[in-house]
Amino acid sequence: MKILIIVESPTKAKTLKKYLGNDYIVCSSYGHVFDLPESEFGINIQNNFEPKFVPISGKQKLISGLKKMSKESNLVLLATDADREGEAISYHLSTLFPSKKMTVKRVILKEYTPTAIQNSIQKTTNIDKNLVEAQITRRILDRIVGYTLSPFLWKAIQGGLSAGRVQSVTLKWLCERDLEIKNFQKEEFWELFCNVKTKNFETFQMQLSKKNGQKIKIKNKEEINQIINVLQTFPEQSNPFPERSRREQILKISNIKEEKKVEKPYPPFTTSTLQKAAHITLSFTTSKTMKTAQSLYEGVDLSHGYRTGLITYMRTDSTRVSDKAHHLALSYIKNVFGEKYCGSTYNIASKKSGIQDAHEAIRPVDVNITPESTKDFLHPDQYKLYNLIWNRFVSSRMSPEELSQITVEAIKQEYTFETTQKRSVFPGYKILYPNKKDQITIPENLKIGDVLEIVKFIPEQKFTSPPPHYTEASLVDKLEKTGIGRPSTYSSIIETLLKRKYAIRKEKKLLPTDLGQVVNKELTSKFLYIIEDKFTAKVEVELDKIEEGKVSRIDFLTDFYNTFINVIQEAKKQPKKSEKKVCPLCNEGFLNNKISKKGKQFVICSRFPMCEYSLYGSP
DNA sequence: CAGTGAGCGAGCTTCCGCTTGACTT
Repeated sequence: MKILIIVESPTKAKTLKKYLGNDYIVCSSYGHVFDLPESEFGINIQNNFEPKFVPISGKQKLISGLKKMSKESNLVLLATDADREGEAISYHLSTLFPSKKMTVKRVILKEYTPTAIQNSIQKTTNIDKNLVEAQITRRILDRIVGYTLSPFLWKAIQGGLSAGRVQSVTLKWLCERDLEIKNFQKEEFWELFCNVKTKNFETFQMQLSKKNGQKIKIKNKEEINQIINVLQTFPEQSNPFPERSRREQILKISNIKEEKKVEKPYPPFTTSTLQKAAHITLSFTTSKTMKTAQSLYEGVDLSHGYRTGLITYMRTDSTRVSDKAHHLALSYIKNVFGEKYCGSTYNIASKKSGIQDAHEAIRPVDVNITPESTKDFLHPDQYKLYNLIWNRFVSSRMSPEELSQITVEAIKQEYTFETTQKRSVFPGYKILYPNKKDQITIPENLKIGDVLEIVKFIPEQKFTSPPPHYTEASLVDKLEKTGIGRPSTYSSIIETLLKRKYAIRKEKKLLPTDLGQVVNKELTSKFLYIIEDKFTAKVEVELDKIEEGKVSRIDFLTDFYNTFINVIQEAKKQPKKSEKKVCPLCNEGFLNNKISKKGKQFVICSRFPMCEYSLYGSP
């Protein structure tokens, strides 16, 4: 009899097959195998929210295949991912196998190296029922929210629209930011620069920073002219150059500060940081990043005749690195750059709260496969992404950059001018990146008390600017910081907003459409309770309690549903007259927001077609 | 008489999170 072992990803199955002997049959579940049915609600609210789980369409074949394989074995090891979703997948898989005929056990694989696999496979456990409960609870809640709110939109606006715990909050962010930008009142302010010259005729630029030791704000042209005026006149007796004209001016150096600073390297990539970096530096969309990363993960033929996986798993929220990979990176750095460039030998991973840590960080599988060596075998996009991942990982194991920061202050009367220069003393990890050039150079050997001749004042008019529109990068950042969505869904959240035509991509920006605005208005006016950032955060707290066995699924869902049903019933009520605008034509109907076939907003009387009042444009 | 178009009614749409490859453009 053989041992059947099931993982989620076929690539992992391939790796396992390589390291495990012939006693094992390795299969892959390709993610979830059971789910709520798509075409019906699938939850019996009256009967304790009993969910109806059915095989996912298209996976019947896979399921019968797994059953068939299990007939050759008396032990099944469920090695799905070590998180909430993975535990639920294991639970559903376990229901496929008759417990009387075989033993079904749970196994946790966090690293896909031969020794780690051998060690983990010995430590079998049972399925963690609480984790499964938490997953099922989340699934039920998302179904209730999504399949209740969406029909509201069909009725109010048009068919086929959708709403949900994640997508609707994301849409709200886009709309709020857009409104903030449209309503932004820019404010004028001025900055005063000053070109100065030393005794040795070295020139550099300083900026006015303080008046009487307080940070200075200059509002308009009158103020700045007044300041320049004051700076250009001074009492006759204090003029150090009485032989020169009154127009020649000086600043006196009052302070020189030198600080040592270090800049630590960034941790290796997670899904969100990879998506952000690839979007900013390579202009990849999140979905292009994920597709390309997937191809690097599945492997490329580097002319060996077989495929080599180049990177670890690309859907992760962890910056953890296996000890082996950590030490291999250190010896690579030592060989190529020298010992001084090696970072801490201790393998530290910052542990943020709320991460599920089922996978390592995204890193090259083998640090010795340099981007250069792969270039001829990769598509240009694959090469660019692999290069990014490789550099980020190797630099994360390197020593920090050491900088010296020099700040020079010079005064005239009550005004202080300032300039700062950062100089790299030791590049550390920055040796892997093109170093930013120092923009400002201050002459050497300046001393407190030195006199600087003012060559020219340069006043600059500036305006405060509104916050920028969301890009894919900043939206993913916001999703991660708010704890909404998971690494496997960041990309599809954006795709959903685009597919529903709630948003469009313009240059790198994500802009809400008219339809998106109308949908958002409808949702926030009726279901703000669900569409708040706080909602998911509250749900996560309760799901954690379920994972710890402190709260039951039914208790939580009952609590949630009692609030939810109130919100729904409130939304179903006819709007009060005071809340709705009465139709100016017939004086009977109310005005409703609608969307035309061309996607434009218009207002129409609720008594249409009896009353034909309509008005294009947003009200 | 055949073709057109207005009007009507029935049936459908949808969630989040885990995985790829088989499709079409």
